[in-house]
Amino acid sequence: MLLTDRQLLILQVIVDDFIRSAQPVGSRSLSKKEEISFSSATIRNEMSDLEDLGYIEKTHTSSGRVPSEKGYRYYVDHLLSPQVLNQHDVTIIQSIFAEKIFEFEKIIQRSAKILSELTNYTSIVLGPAVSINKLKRIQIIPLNKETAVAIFVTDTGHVENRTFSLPPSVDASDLEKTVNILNERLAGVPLEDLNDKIYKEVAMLLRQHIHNYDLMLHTVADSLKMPINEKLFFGGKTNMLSQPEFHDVAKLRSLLTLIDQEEWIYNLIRNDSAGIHVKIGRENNNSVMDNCSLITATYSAGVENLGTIAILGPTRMEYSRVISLLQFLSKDLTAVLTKLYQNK
Amino acid sequence: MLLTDRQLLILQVIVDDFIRSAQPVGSRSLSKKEEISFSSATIRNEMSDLEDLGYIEKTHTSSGRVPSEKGYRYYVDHLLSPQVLNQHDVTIIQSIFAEKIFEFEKIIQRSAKILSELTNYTSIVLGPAVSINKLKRIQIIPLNKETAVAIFVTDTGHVENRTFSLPPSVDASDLEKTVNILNERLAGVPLEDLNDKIYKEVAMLLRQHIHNYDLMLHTVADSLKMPINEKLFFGGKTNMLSQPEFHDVAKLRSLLTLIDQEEWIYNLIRNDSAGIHVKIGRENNNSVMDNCSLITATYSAGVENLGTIAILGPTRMEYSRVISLLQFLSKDLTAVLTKLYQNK
DNA sequence: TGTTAGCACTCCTAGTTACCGAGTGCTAAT
DNA sequence: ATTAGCACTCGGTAACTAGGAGTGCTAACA
Repeated sequence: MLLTDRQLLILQVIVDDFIRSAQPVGSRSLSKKEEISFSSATIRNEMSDLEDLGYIEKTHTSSGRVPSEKGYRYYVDHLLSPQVLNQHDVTIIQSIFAEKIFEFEKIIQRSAKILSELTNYTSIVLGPAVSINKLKRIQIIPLNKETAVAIFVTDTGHVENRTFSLPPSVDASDLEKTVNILNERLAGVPLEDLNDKIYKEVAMLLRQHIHNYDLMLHTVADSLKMPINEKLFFGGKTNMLSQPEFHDVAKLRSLLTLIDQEEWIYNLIRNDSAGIHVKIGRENNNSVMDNCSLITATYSAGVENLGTIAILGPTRMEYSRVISLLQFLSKDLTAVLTKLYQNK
Repeated sequence: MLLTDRQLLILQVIVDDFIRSAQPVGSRSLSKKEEISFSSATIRNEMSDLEDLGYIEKTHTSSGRVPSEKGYRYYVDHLLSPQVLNQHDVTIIQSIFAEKIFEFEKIIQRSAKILSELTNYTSIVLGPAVSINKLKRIQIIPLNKETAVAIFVTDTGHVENRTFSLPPSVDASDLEKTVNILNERLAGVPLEDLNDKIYKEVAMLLRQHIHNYDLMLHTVADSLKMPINEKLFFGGKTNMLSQPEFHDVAKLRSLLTLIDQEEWIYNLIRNDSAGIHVKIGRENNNSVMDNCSLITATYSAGVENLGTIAILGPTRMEYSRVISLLQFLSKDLTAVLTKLYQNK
């Protein structure tokens, strides 16, 4: 069943007003709005219909109306007018990229911070996937007789390191030979494929040159097993405290506890498909998130999807503004990254 | 003016009871305790005296008594019976060190987590000072024509890295020579002294061997300027939410916001002197912390003070237990670190 | 002189009542 | 189809009322 233009208008104004005020919207206060030219009685009739259709709800028998999840969904899908960012926001976002960029993590971290400051919601940024970066160089540096640290540098300048036990029989020249072989064979290989390649291609070579090669091999390969997890960055974790829907300490507690579970957040925002996604309330499949919406956007380098930026707020969220901000930031991040990765 | 034994007993029982129940303590409920053998009237008289002396307070005219900051202070300084940790706590703390230790950061992180779980307060751990670690090896790895990444490995296996712009005139052999000279001259030098040493001892050598040595020099030295800050680790940031004194969202907000300001926390817990320190309420010099106490302990390697572990909770904190836990953990951390650093 | 029983008084808390106002649904008039 | 009018609902606030836990003081007691 299709909504009439007037119903659309009323739904839009209700959502807008409730997003602004956090108060249930009544027919009389609606009728006073500029954009509305009909009486409160008419509005009451329309609201009654909208309620029957499930787009709005009452908090109690004689209260004003509040958007339902279905209402928000419709609002996001059909009523959102693409908003142009004001110059102030644009300037602030661009300030993220002002300095010369060497460490991409810094950029990501700053993005999270600024995003949360601009929106007053909680921002979550999933750092670029390191595991698809290609190996530039391996170094193994012995610390003492028993331990050494292996250092992996990617073509993007990211550095991973692992400390491991040296097999007792290995001497300095063995190490050097191993490192040479590894560099020769593994340069340009994505980190996620290293383990595979080591066993398939490097093992044989090592056997020819190194005494006790298998211990060495396993040790190095093992040190790579530890997953190279993308890092999560947060901004404004405490912003939720200023949202009236979280004045209840119990709710607050469960939400903040959830946010602290990185694994869960990781699965939540790790989006398969590119672009902007809006998940409203129960669409997040967790009762703690019932009053929350999550908006995610992806950023990439060239065609390769690299990471996600997300905003977590109450369902009563400024969807239009947040979407614009995410779109803009995602575009900028992609531009910077594409340039960075092209440079190799 | 000295307190009588009976006053001490009463003060102690009041603090103990209030720490447990968070409710003002009345004379009648006190008189029912085992350890107390005199009537409620007597207790009322004594309490009145204790109040005059400033050790306890009323929340309103006819309420029970609550310890004042002065009361807590006296309790901590004189009435605390050194508590023996139960086996359960000991086991859990020791589990931190169960795995083989390569990355000390992991240990620190786990310590923070477990400490907050054992206490239900917020734990803060200041990671070991990296800047006093000695340089084991420098590596410089060019990423492309314009940029390279410098990697600094310490004798403890810690890895720092900095990306920087390559001066246009530098070629591969220059880089190699530079790295060799740096390693030759700087191995064993604490990170915090590197910058100094580079200008004092390495500059001249570089001049002899490298074309355009000064650009190279400045670039490498600059990349070291970025301060190597000790990292802060937190555990149980949300534990405050379950404390009844923070059922007020406004207070909660200001406290959590404060906790998120790393710079401030850094100064708060960065203790000059070794050992356990207890700061109660206003002793922390911040109105947001008026209802909070902070207990800090230091850990070290050999004689060298390395870092701090701290517990932040309400003034109504289980001082005895927390102090025991911190003492125990601090001792263990010190033992592990001392061994680790001895090993070179 | 130190201790205790007794008692009047204070003040918080929880429950009750009353009332106001914003809002609704329905009906009848336009 | 729209709107004015009206009765009704219900949440929120304020005012009031016990009940109870606690205090301070006084007077009796060991």
